[in-house]
Amino acid sequence: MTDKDPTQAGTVRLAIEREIFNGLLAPGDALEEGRLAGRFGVSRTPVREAITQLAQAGLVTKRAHKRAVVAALDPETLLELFEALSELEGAAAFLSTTRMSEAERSELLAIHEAAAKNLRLNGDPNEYADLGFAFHQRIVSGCHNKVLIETTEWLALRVLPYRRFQVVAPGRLQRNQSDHDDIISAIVARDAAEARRLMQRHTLEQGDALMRFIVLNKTTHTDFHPAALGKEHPL
Amino acid sequence: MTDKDPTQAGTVRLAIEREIFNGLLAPGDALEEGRLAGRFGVSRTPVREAITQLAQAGLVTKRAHKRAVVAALDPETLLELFEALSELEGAAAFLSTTRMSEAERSELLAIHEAAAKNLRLNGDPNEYADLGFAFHQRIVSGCHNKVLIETTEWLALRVLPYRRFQVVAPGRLQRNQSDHDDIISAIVARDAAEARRLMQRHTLEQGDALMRFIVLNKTTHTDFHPAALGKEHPL
DNA sequence: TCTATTACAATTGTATACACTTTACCTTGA
DNA sequence: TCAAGGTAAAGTGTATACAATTGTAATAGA
Repeated sequence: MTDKDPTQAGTVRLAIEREIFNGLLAPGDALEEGRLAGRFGVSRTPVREAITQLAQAGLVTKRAHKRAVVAALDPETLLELFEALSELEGAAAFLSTTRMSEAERSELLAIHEAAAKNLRLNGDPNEYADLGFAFHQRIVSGCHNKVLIETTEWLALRVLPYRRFQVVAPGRLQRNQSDHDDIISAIVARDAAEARRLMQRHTLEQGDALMRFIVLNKTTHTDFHPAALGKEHPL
Repeated sequence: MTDKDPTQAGTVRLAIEREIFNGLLAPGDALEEGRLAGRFGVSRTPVREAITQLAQAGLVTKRAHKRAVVAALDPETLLELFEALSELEGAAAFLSTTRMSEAERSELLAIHEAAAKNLRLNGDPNEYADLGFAFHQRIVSGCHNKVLIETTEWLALRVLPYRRFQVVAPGRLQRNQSDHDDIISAIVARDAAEARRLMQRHTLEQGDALMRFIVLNKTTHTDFHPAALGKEHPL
């Protein structure tokens, strides 16, 4: 999470992480220590440590004496991820409704307004996706519970490569924005229970929409590759 | 989590984990790679890998070029942990109410009955603590969402060394059991929303009770040591 | 032709050596 | 006596060498 890690292992870890998000490393791809060491110009030791960290974070899977591979999210796991995430984000929304400072609340509103404007003027969909991501993030961080924030971001990290592609589904943007509208209303009205309900349902629906999109664009394989779901997506 | 790791790094990791739970390694204690390597009869490499994993799991903290130390839970973090945990366990209870198989439900009831019997007959408090832990665990696993289960257990792991000591607080056992009674009732009645509410409140109260107990038995230091909170507690 | 066995290649797991950073102590000066 | 600086000791980060395990392919037998 924190990028303040001057050690090579940390650098390599971020690099691999980015390649996973870029699609350069696709789910199912093998992470061979020696080759990565050569590519990054370091020895196997920091690469190995980076892989260990990524494995612990759930982004890659690793068994003894087997090559580490980028974690392939089968549809079932993806659904489970969104279900768990919806609970955590709902809880965060509940707490944030009463705990956010005025500054945090107005920043959240500003982000929401910017997203609305982007949508009205048919702006860059990538920018809208970023704003949507910021929207979720502010609600999560507003709960002022570091453990809850960390845990939520930890799960969000795993669906991140997939989550962005919901925007391509037809009609999703409008629905997404109207969901955000309702959530904002509940927060402004200080209705914490309603904010939780709406936020949870919203995240769950995001997952469902993504699942539908994936099933429609399914290839022969049950697993899928985020880069195949859309075009470029800079981290 | 899984103990199927024949590699030395995995073995060392479990060993360190156990020493943390035993109190042999107290929060704040330094984990010096060389010394641990000597103690376990291996080289620094697997020890280092084990520490990396533990750091990623949150049980130890580690900064570049600084010695890794056993994570010391200050009261604030402990409260945050219980707050997050209460949300996750509440969510699990909600889902488990409708998703548990008949076998799972009857096993949960059996555990609950055993705990009631233990309490009626003034049985071993340690056994009661184990049954209470099993109670929570069955409710969590009953939700049939591997991601949610993993995440919940991940947080529960961090409070485990502290959680057991609630039983020593006066009157806690009866209150605990009555909470469990209510939760069971809601589950049997298939009232998922109520099960969630009760489970969440129950876990939150566990945290509060533990906090009160800690504050009463506080030493000069703000941080505290689980082994100092009670007598023996075999893993 | 197919299957099983065996040898070999490729890759991971571990040990050791070394470089760099941090910490602690000791010396020196006021 | 105390503060500041420097120097040595301790410990982490990384590279490299080697051992152990796994994947693969080739060969022998049916």
